[in-house]
Order: sequence, then structure tokens, then C-alpha cells
Amino acid sequence: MTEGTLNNWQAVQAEVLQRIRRRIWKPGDLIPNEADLAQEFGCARATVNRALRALAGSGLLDRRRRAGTRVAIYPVRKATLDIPVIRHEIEGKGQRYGYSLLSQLRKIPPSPVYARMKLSNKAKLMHLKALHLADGKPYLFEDRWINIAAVRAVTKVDLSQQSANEWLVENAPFTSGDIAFTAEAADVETAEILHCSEGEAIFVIERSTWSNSMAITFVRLLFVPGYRMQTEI
Amino acid sequence: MTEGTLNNWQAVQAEVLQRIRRRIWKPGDLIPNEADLAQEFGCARATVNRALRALAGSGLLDRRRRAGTRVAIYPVRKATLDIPVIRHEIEGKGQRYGYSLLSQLRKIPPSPVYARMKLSNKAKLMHLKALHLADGKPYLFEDRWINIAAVRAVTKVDLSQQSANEWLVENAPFTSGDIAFTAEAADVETAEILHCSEGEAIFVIERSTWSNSMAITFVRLLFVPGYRMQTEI
DNA sequence: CAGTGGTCTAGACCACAAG
DNA sequence: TTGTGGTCTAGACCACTGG
Repeated sequence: MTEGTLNNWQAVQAEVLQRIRRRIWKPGDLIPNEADLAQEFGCARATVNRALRALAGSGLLDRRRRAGTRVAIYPVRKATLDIPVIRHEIEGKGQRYGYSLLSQLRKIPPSPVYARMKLSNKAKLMHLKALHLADGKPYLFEDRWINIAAVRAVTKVDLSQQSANEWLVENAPFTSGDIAFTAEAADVETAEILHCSEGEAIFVIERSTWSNSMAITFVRLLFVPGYRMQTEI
Repeated sequence: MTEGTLNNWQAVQAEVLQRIRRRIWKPGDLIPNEADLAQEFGCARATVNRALRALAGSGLLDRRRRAGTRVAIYPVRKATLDIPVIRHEIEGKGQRYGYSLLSQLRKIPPSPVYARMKLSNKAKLMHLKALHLADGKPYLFEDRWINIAAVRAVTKVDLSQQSANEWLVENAPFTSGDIAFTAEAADVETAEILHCSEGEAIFVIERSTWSNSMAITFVRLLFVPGYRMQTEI
């Protein structure tokens, strides 16, 4: 048993982690309450609280008022993905960024797009296709729909110079969104744009965003074959 | 301007968010320091601190000692993915879970696997192949390497009954790991196991975990075509 | 050097939910 | 009802880093 006091929340967190890993506290076990731990560790309850709250946030503990704190039976691991602006992602790898607007027009989208954006009325949206390049080579094909009603200013922007991605990030903050990841076979158009073969496996990110339940945009990002999205857990 | 005091951190967070969204504080702007905001909001500095810390955590603010707090120029969005135990993921959709161990043997892995696990010496590892089913249909093909030296007890477990996934979660806690997502074309073996066609686009998760820099396991999860990983942001 | 965020403390009250 | 975590407060000291 370690003697001495744990005088910061990281130390408390580390000690609790140890006890979970060494199975002193096993999955499903109820651990002592904050006040008792504070006394044992020789620190304030707020310090224990912060440590335990952090561990609960990363899925290792389950905490409920009155019921106390338990070691999670199945620690649901949480991976945090950073969704950077594409230009930054490319420049971050030390590559030269390129951008090319392929088409821009207003039209009524197919119903799957409506569904994803949770729109009901059949208004025209702005439809963009663009290609992002890394060191001059195709990197990502962007297929985007923008709800003009939600972000009128977009009609006055020259999207052949600044990508819709960046413009929206800076000018159309969203309050909620959802994101999905899939693998798809490249269709003819995608294959041509990304300089790959039809049918190749493409990593796809689909993202929708809303501002107070008003749809802003829906975008499909189709990455060049071999793309790898990576993070730490 | 809202009158009255903001007496909890969520309210402070909401107010700060408003000011960012209404562009009262623009990207790049230095915002008032914690003490000033506490006075303005009529709450303790700790309350402001917690609100701002949370916003910084979600990428909307950049905070540095002495330099102060700025509105992030490019709010790097963070998506949090839950990595559940596979059985729970399937049962959570209301489907019946099935599991089948396809093969289990000890052998020396190919060097790409060594690289991923950051192993140097050429010891034998345990190699598992297993199929997870949802309502009796193939859902996920698991191809896993386990470092026996790191988790000896695994040799005594009957992995045809309990999936390695679940056993490891409960018995081999890790301290760090990394995870990657890609799209790949199904090879012959995968196609056969997942009952799909060779060359179909497969969503793949690769995960490695370590316990204090000792490699525990490396696993490739190959999902049936059409799989969609989704989350909110 | 000095101003900023990072954290701790001791005490207090509150919100929730299990019994 | 009552024990638990959730949070706030006022004050304090510290760590970092920009000028």
C-alpha cells in the first residue's frame, strides 16, 4: 500500500486506475464513496470527484447518484476522432494542398439526401462537387448539398477559390451533427475523378449538420483508395 | 443583453457559445480572462473555468497560460466513437448474437503484424480467426493476434465458447492503443467467410493495444458489406 | 517579471434515485 | 427518506509563458 497523500487529481486517477488494473476493484464492484476516498488519499473531495468524473467519462467507471460508483463491467472504449479541415489534414502531412471546384448548381436533391438532412419540403439546394488534392494527386472527392435557406450568404461566395468546407466552418457554426463511416465501391464518376478503377474500395465519410434543427449541409467525402483514418485510444 | 447571474457552468458555457455563434467573439479573438468573466456573470472563477475548459476540450477555444483564451480559428470537431463489445453492439440492435471460432493456432506472424504491434523479437503469437453473427448471418470477421507473453492466462481459456474480444476486455486491460479505419476489397477468404463476393468493399477496423508498452493484441475486424459506423458530433 | 490559466481546499447546498 | 454524486463558492497557491 502506498503511503503519502495524493495531492492532485491526476495522482488520484492513476491510483484508482491501478486498483482497477490490479483487480483490487473488479468489474462490477462498488468502490468507496468520494468522501471516504478523499479521507484515505488525504485530499479534498472535489479532487477525488474530478478524478472519478474523468474516469467515468472515459468509460471505466459507472457513476450514479445515490447508487455510488462502480467499476464498469464492459469498459466501453471511447475513441476521439478529430475532424480537421481537409486542407489542414493534408498540410499537416507535409503535402501541398490543391482544390478544384468541379461543379456548382442549384437543384432538387434526390430523396435520400432529404432524408439525411431531415428536410421535408422540396426546395432547391446548392449542389457542389469538388476535388481536394495532395501534392497534385487526387485525395478526396467531396459531394455536398447546402441548404441555401439556412445560410444565404453562401450564394455570394466564390467557392472556386475557397472550399465550401472551410467557408462553412468559419461562417456557419452548427449546433448538432452526425457522422457516419462506410466502405463503398467506386462508381464510374468517382473512379474517374479519383483516378482509380471502378469498383475499388473507397472509404466514405458522410456528415450532416444542423443549426438549431435547421439543416445546413450534407456532405459525402470519398477518399482515394488506401486512405486510412487513425487515432489513439 | 441578458441580465441576471449565470449560476452554473452549463449556463456559462451556453452564454459563451452564444457569443461565439453570434460573432460577438470572432475566431481568433482573445476573450476576457476568467476573473473578469466571473465578475460579469456573477459566479465564481471555478465555474467559469469549468465551462471554458469544457469548450476547449471540444475544440472551440484555445487556452494557454499567460496568453489567455482565444476563439479557435478552425474549430477542430471531435467525434467520440464508442467501441463496444461486439456482442453488445449486435444485441443493442435487437438481433441475436452468434459466435464461431474458425481457427486457433500459434505461429510466427508476418512482419506487418509485428510492425503494428511494435514487437521486435520473433516469438510465436496466438492467431485466432472468428466469425461473429447477427441473427445467424455473418456480421464481422475477426482476425486476431495475441501476444502470449503479455497475457499467459489466455492459453487456458476455451475461446470457442467466449470470444477473445470479451475475454480480453475483462482480463487484459490496456493502457494505450491505437485504432484505424479503412476500406478494403474483400479477398477470397474474407468473401467466403462473410458470404459476399470477392472484391466487395469491406469496412475494416484495425486495433492494437498495449499495457505499459507491452503489446497485448492486434486485431483486424472486417465487417460485412454495407456496414455503417455512425455517431453524433 | 507579471498575468494567465490550472488546481486545491473546506465547506455548503442541491438533485437524484434506491430502499 | 437519506446517502450519493454534482456543483458552487471564496480564497489560495502554483506553473507556465509572453513581453
